[in-house]
Amino acid sequence: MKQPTNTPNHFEHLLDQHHLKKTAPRLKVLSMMADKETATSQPDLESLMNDVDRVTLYRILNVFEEKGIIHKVFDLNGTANYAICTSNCQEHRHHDEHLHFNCTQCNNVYCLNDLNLPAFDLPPGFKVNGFTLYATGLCPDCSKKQN
Amino acid sequence: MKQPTNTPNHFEHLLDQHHLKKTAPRLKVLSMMADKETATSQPDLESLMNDVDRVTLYRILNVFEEKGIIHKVFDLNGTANYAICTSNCQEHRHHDEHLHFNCTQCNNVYCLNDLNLPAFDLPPGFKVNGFTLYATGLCPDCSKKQN
DNA sequence: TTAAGTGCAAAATCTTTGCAAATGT
DNA sequence: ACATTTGCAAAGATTTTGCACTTAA
Repeated sequence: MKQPTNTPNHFEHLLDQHHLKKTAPRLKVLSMMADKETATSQPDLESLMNDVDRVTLYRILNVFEEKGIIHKVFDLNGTANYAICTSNCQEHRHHDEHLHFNCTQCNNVYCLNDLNLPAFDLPPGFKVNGFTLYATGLCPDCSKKQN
Repeated sequence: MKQPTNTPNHFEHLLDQHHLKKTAPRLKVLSMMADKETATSQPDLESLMNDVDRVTLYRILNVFEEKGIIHKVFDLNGTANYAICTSNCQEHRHHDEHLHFNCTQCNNVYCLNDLNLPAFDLPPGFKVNGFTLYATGLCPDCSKKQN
């Protein structure tokens, strides 16, 4: 039943849906972020797309984020990392409840959706809209290498 | 039993403990951040301390963070916000487990320590070192103003 | 007295803006 | 053909670096 979410075809649909033109730079951004378990940092995207103007990349990332195609998460160094939103993410657009795991070794940011987070209490008066649990430590890969 | 943690006296002790000279700019940074429920953004600190050189502020915030006197948290816009670490925070330096609440209205970042967060599960292989629950929504003040 | 810290000038980065040329529909 | 999007140039903002002067211990 599930539609593939990482094919070139799907990317074109995505752009269509959001009334964005299917240009080479945009499709390239999407393909760079596809099939990755981790979010991609803006500097990484820049070097991966060295044929695309830096300014263009800024603008693409901005529209994509506004439209809810990708989401942004800041790693431990305050650098923006981007990942394609899952369908789950899009449905509950403003109620993202997922876990961002930032490895202190490789600095990768893993977006772990589909995780059921337990309820928690806030001091009275705070109206929660959305939350993400932000964890640091070693990712599976780096954890292995340590042994 | 508890020592005051927000007096000028305490600040001098803090600097002593970390072998830092008690200079006017440093004490001022600490006093600006004291007695606040919320973390202070770097831009705010800059305007609050307009008599101190911008570069000096950068350097002070960096040493303070290295020494574990303050901690840094990025708000929704990726701007660094700083708050004095609580005693709790210092003891468990690398195991901060607190909640950062970023109000979408006033943009304040509340550091809610002393919150017991429930356990949660991670996919196998991830070695968690520390985590913070990062929530967005309306803080008590803005929540009131909405009614 | 002297090592540490500050302030200023200047470099290096990062991000935004304006506009002409190119591109998708 | 026309509105969008891109690339380039340039402005603006942020962050870092180097070095002489000042200050706390």
